Amino acid sequence: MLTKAALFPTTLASLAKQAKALSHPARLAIIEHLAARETCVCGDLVDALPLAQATVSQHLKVLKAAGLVKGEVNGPRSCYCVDLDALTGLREAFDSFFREALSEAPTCAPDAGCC
Amino acid sequence: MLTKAALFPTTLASLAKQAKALSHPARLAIIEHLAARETCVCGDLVDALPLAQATVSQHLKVLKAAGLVKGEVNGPRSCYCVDLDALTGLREAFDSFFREALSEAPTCAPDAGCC
DNA sequence: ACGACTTATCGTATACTTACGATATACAAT
DNA sequence: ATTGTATATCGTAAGTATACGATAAGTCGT
Repeated sequence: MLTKAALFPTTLASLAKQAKALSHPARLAIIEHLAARETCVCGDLVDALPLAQATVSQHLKVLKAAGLVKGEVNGPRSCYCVDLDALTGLREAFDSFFREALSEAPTCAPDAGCC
Repeated sequence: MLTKAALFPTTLASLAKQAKALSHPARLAIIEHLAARETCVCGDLVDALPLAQATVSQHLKVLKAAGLVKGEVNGPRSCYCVDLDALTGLREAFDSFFREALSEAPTCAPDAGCC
C-alpha cells in the first residue's frame, strides 16, 4: 500500500470497508448475539466467545468504527447493540451489488468456449 | 492468531471468509467487471484498475480461492469469469444472515434505557 | 474511601495483506 | 526456432489485523 489515492469508486470502497467489518467470524457472532439479546453488555459476549476480553473489546471497536454497532458506555456496564439502520443499509448495499452483478452477468460467453 | 481451533460455527466462519474476499474495493471492481463482460481476460482488468498487473493477478487468485471466480488458463490468454452459482449462494448467505439478525433484533431494549 | 467487578486501552508478538518490480512460463504468429 | 504478447509466480517491503496479558479507568455496593 505504497501509493493510494482516489482509486476506486466510493460505492465500492465503502462496501469493501463494511465487508471487512464482517470478515471475521467473531464479529459475525457478535452481531448475531447482539441482535438476539438487546441490551447486551460486553461480558455476555466474552462468555459466549472463545476469546479473551481484550480481544472481544477490540472486535467491538471495529464494529463500532464501521457503524454497525452502537455502544453506550454506561460506566462499567457498557451497553452495545446493533445499529438496525446501518445493518439494513448494509444489507441493501450488498443486495444491490449482487443484483447488479448477477443481472448483468450472461450465463455464458457468447463466443469463447472457456467458461 | 496464536491458538486457533474449532472456535466458531462453520456457517459464520464460511461467511466471514467470503466477506473477506469482498473486503477490498479492487476485488469488488473485478467482480463487477467480470459480471458485466463475460470472457474477460486479465488484461482488461489491468487496464480498468489502477493497479499493477501482478497485483491484479493476486486479487484474482484470492477471488478464485474463495470460489467466487472461475478461471480457465488457456495459455497466455486466461479467461476469468464470475461463478454465478457461488455468487448466488453468497448472496443468499448474506441475506439469511441479515434476515436473521434484523428479525431477531428488538427495536429497542425492553428495560434498559440505553439504546 | 475501599474493594469488587466490568470494560477499555496499552504494549507487544505474530501472522496476514497489499503492493510492486523482476522474472518465469506459455501460447501465437511469423 | 524466434519473437511478441499475456499471465502467473517469486521475492520483498511496508502496512494492517489478531490475539493476549497487564494495566488503567470507571461505577456500584458497602
